Amino acid sequence: MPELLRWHARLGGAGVRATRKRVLVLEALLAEARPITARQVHAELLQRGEPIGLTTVYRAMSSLVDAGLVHAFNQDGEATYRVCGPARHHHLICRACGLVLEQAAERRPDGFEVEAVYGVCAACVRPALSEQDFDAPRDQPGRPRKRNAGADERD
Amino acid sequence: MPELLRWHARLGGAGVRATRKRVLVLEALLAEARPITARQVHAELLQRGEPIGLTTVYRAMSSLVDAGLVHAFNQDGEATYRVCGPARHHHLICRACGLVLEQAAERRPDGFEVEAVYGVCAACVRPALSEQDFDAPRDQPGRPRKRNAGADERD
DNA sequence: TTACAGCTTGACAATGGTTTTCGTTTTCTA
DNA sequence: TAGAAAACGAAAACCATTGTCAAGCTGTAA
Repeated sequence: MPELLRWHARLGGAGVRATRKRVLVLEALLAEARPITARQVHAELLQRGEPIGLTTVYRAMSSLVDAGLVHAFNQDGEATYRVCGPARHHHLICRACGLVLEQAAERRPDGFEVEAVYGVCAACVRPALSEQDFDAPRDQPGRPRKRNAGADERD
Repeated sequence: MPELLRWHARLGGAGVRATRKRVLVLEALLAEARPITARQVHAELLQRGEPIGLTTVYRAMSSLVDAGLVHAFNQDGEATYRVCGPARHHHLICRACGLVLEQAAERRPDGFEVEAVYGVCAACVRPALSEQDFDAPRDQPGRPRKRNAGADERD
């Protein structure tokens, strides 16, 4: 598995020990195209028969983020994580479908240095439009979470 | 106070009763240029001698957001709120100083409809640069919150 | 291999922002 | 006013995340 080895090297290069648990967490993240939560990673590893504590998952995430191998996002107040490349970049995050696109680093003409752009991707814009016709304000990315929301409620 | 009356009208227009408490919350938000938390609003109203429950502040925020008078953001996992105009727009939010800029609605060439842009404003970029020289990845906006952080730690 | 220091792990408790519950109060409409 | 519906507040519940601490693991010098 050469890819995992490469990640291993990146871990070491960032001064983070490539322990078994951290590699497991990394594997779980690599298996997902979209950002997932610490709890999801935890559940997935348990399901795979890999015993790991939720605390450990959170700590592994923290190390991976510090090492620059993983980016953390915030969806409905819950942190989600996704592996990402070493080049300087920022993300476009679709609030509707969770899609994340990496974009080359960007500084706007006004000097604002972009780190993350939240919004609705092209594929999701159309249905949303027909629903409320571009007028009523939509939910903000930082909208307080809905605790009782089902698996993944869509507004 | 004609301004407050205008907000009153916007409330009514959105089908939200302009109750005394909601207007108090709105006033508190109007007094702040930057987004503030529900707890801050609560504390400020109590200090002004206006008895109000924290629950009520949260509920008022929710109504105001639904009515489109207020936008909600997420800073370090805590929801912050800010009044905003009726025109379609999105926000530039500086992760470092909390500054929020309203920008005209924007749809990128790739069809992505922008709702919020997190990053570092021009004024904050320079000091950050001298510190870590543009290489190491910085914190993401959605970075899991630090619960024990002081008033407002900056990394 | 052994010893040891330091890092990592996991169970559990604590934290703190937000939501729910439920009884009371206020507001709106007739 | 009266009655209905919405709003309110205190307290409890919820839940993602972090802190604590003892036990296990890893790297390294001897």
